[in-house]
Order: sequence, then C-alpha cells, then structure tokens
Amino acid sequence: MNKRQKIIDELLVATEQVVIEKGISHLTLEAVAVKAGVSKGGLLHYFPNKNSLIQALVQRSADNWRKCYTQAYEGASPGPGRMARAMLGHCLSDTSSWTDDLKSITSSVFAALAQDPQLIKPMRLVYEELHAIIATDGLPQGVSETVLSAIDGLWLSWVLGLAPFNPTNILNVKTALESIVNNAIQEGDNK
Amino acid sequence: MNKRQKIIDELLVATEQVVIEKGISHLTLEAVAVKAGVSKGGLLHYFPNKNSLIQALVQRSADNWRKCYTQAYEGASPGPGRMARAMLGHCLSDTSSWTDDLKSITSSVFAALAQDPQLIKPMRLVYEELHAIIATDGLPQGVSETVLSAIDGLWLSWVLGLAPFNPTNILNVKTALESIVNNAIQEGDNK
DNA sequence: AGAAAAAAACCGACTGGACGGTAAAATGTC
DNA sequence: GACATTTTACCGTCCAGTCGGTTTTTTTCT
Repeated sequence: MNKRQKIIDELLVATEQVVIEKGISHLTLEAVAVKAGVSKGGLLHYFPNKNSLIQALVQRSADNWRKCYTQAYEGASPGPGRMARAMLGHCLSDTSSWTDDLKSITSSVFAALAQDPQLIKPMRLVYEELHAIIATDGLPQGVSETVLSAIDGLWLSWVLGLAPFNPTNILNVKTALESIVNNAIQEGDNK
Repeated sequence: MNKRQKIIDELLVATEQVVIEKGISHLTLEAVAVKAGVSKGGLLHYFPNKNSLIQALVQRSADNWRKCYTQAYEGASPGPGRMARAMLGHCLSDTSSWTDDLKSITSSVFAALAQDPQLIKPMRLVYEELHAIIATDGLPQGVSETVLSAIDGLWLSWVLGLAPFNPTNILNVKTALESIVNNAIQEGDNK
C-alpha cells in the first residue's frame, strides 16, 4: 500500500470515528480533518468533495463486509447450511470482532443515508451476493434466510439505538437458531 | 381531538412525508412547512424548534408502534407463542398496512438519528416493552426472540436500503418461522 | 346581540452561524 | 525547478431560529 493510499485509509478511518463518536449530524469535513490531524484543505486534496469521501467510505466498508462473511464461510465445514453455520459461528460469537465490524459498517450506512441514499449501492451489492449464497445453502427453503434475518435484526436494532446490546438475548437467539439449523440438517439426512 | 392537535398531527404527517420522499438530508423546517401548506413561522408557532418537532414525531411513531403490536397480540389466540404468532400473522401478512407503518416508524428513527440520537428514547421504551412481553411468551427460550429478530432483520434491511423489498424471501422466512413456532408449541404439548 | 378587547394563529423578511467548497500561497520532496 | 502536498483565508449557500407585524378567532363587556 503506497503512501497516498495509506493516508486515504487514515482519512476514512477518521470519518468512521467521527460518525461513531459524534453521530451523523456532526459529520463535517472540518470534524473529519481535525480527527485525522490535517486541515480541511488537506482532506479535500484527497477527496474533491464530501460525496466522494462518503462514497469511498461505503466502498471500503462493503469490501470489508464481504471479506468478513467470505472468511466465515470458508472457515465453516462444507455441507448443508454452511453459510448459516458460518454466520452463527462468527457473527454471534463472543470472541469475534463482530461489534467493531458492525459499527464500521453501520457508520457507513448512516453516512450514506445522510448524504445521499444512492451512495449505499455497494452495500446493497454485497447484500445481494450474500443472499445469492444463502439461496444455495442446502437447507429447507427459508431456514438459512431466517438465520440471516435474525442476525440482521439483532445488530440493526442495536446500532439504530432501539435495543441495548444484550448478550443474554443474543445467546438465547443463537441457541435457538443453532437448534433450528441442526434440526433442518437432520431432517435432510433422514430423507 | 381538538383543532390544535389536529393541526399538529398534520404537521407531523408532513414531516414524515418529507423524510420518506426526500430523505433526511432534505428535512428542513421550510420543506415541512411547504408540505403542510403553512409558512415556516406557522410551523414554528406549534413547535418552538426543530428538535421539538422531531421529538413529537418520534413520540407519535412510538405510540403507533405500540398500538400495532398490542392489537396484533390481542387478536391472536391465547396460549404459548401468542406474541410470536401475532407478529407472524400481522407483520408478515400481505393485507396488513405493515409497510406503511414501517415507513412511518423508520422515518422517525432516521429523523431522530440525524437530529440527536437521544431523541430515539421513546422508541427504545416501546422496544423494551415488546421484549418484556416476548420474554413471557411461553415457548422454549429464544424462539419468540428469534421470530422478533428475524422480522426486525427483514424490515430493517429493507428500510435501510440494503435489501430490496422481496415478497418471496419474506414468504420463505415466514413459512420457516411458522414451522419453527409450531414445532416449539408441539414439543411443549408433548412434555 | 354587537362592539371592543384580548388572545391565538399565522406570515415572511431577516440574521447569524455553520458548512461545503475554492483558490492562492506556503511548504515539502524528488 | 517541477511537482505534490498542505495550509490559510475566504466565498456563497443553506438553514434554524427571531421578530415585528397582520389576520383570524375567541372572550369579555355593555
């Protein structure tokens, strides 16, 4: 990674932090510049305008997200419900950097929504890819989709500020989902 | 409902429409006033500032949301999984005004996030009430919570613009959830 | 009932600050 | 010296909120 791209990355990290720490309403070029330790002009040297800054932020988050679930998928054993099991293992585990990834992804989504909802497109593409994999997950129709939706529901309600981060509830849902997935796999075996 | 409250309600509806039609970034007092057919001064006569406007909007949506699930709950037959069944019947049915309610709720959440994340509090309270009911739903631990989370995931990913509104996917998830809930109820009967 | 007074509703020009963006100068780098 | 980088000063726009005023409605008084 050359120097220019390294700086760009730092600027994007700063952008993310501003959103997380101060909220979208305080996401200004000035705030990002200060957080990154440069002047506003310096920031605008790398991104011609705010739109392109957020565009890059979203792209970065989307790429990261894709990497997340791809890794989880590859880490799970092959067979029916591979993606469902991968997500349960990765997204709902204590040890993962799940919450950090979530904050990152969500700050991008918020920034995009506040700037221009169309900017969210790269995220949508990743989501579509994810759904395409889910559709061939090999469990009875709707089961893997349910796992995905339930996980989505847990983190979205949290990042929107609707629900507190509740480990107990997450664990309960995780356990229930695991048993659902296991049942679905067994039913498939018995057929 | 007296005249003043009727006007206030119309102003809140206008606010909602502006968010839905133009996005949070274009939610200005001027835009709301125009949409409602009054002047900015007229709008500010009822709400001393933007903050109080959005505060009222969130409160209204929260009340509406509470009404939604309370009605659904009361409409479902008593017994284990009553809330889970209620939500599956109401939230994921074709005939319901679910999507309209969602747009309304979401526009409030967005407006709150853009103005001041703390304003979301009334929503959080409703969510907590909902969870309290869910916790006593009588199914094995985590099952009703999973239903709630899955439904949340479906609508949140939609309203955030991450996923298209996909009736087929919704139906698949609904079917899977119904079978999960039915199994959980039967298991309880057999014990 | 009808005039007078008071209150409530409403308007729209204006202000001050915030913020996105520009441009030229200054600094550093090869 | 040429080029990239960075800063500083500045501009124009947008927008929340103010304010003085007008109109409409309600209340009060006779």
